[in-house]
Amino acid sequence: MAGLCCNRAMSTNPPSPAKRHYLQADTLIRSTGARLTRPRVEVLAALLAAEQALSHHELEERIDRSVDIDRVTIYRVLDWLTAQGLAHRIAGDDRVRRFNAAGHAHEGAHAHFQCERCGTVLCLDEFSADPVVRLPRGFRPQHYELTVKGLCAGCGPSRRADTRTPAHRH
Amino acid sequence: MAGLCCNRAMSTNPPSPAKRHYLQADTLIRSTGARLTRPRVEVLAALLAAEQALSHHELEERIDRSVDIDRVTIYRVLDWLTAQGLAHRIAGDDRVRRFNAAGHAHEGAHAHFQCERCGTVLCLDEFSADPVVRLPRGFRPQHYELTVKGLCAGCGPSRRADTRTPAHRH
DNA sequence: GCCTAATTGCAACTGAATTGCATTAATGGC
DNA sequence: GCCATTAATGCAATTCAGTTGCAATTAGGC
Ligand SMILES: [Mn+2]
Ligand SMILES: [Mn+2]
Ligand SMILES: [Zn+2]
Ligand SMILES: [Zn+2]
Repeated sequence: MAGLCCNRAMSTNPPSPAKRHYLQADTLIRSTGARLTRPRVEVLAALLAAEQALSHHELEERIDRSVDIDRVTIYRVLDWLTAQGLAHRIAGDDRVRRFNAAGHAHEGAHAHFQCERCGTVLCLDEFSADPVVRLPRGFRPQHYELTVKGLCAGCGPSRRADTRTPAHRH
Repeated sequence: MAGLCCNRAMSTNPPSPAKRHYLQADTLIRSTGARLTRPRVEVLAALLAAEQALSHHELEERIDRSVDIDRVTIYRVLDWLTAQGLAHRIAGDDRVRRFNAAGHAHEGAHAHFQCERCGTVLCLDEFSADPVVRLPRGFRPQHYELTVKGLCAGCGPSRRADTRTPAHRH
């Protein structure tokens, strides 16, 4: 069977929406020159498909159970993707790291939303103006990150307070 | 002996620079209406005296060894100070939480510097303009935080790379 | 197909922070 | 000043995200 990649059959037909992110992941990983492996493809495809930043746990949930990738491998793949610039990492107030596929330019300045209730993180990308802040002598700024904190749609004040716990993840 | 407070003698003379933060801590803690305890005073005084945000470890180092406050108590005092609005918490990329005395107004917008090498966190406070970012429907912004990431004076490129490790703290 | 270095899996470990519960001590009333 | 009340602390055990060491596997070049 020709067109095999990481044990997944590659069709020459237009990719279904579900498969598009796998093809995109393949391409991005190949572009680094490093090895194309199943865990890398699965993790990156999951990030590409996600509409929000994903934690390690959320990735474990979303990756096809039939694949059964080790937790440590997921951590290592995430580190690798971040080092390659294919993903970026957001440190949450809950001490959990969440990851986004870095499809768009993230140099200089970048913005995220963080829900203070459930921890949801969204990439906003609508932030440009190099902010003017005065740093002490010898300090070198490299990137600027704007974090908007508040309540996400699922945690807003219109919802009954006790129907959602801080442990809730969307 | 009159004028005792938490086992520390209170002088009526102008306070020495070293004692000023203790007096200020006393006042701030009393203003909450809760109990004035030695751990609360020690932790808040250390935060008030610090020129940068302090981690739990850094607080343990700075608190008078003769006092010997339990680690858990420090964690609980920090939570309490934060809940009272007397301190605020910054989540670092290294998954360590650092704390600032919240002397100045922190409502709405706030800025920090984070050294990507050693983790040092500085409160900048020079950030006001409510930034314009578009949020998805139903998302409610509450605070804005600008994080400037880069290298601190101690970690700058002029320093030999191997003289400072990421574990180093200022 | 074979070789080899890169990658993965597994188990043990780390380090920050939290929890449960018994003990201590700050404060208000006497 | 003393006592009672109950908030706060101390201590041990635990949780939880993430890391490390090392042996086993495998992607990709030949
Ligand atoms: Mn982002
Ligand atoms: Mn601050
Ligand atoms: Zn939420
Ligand atoms: Zn530094």
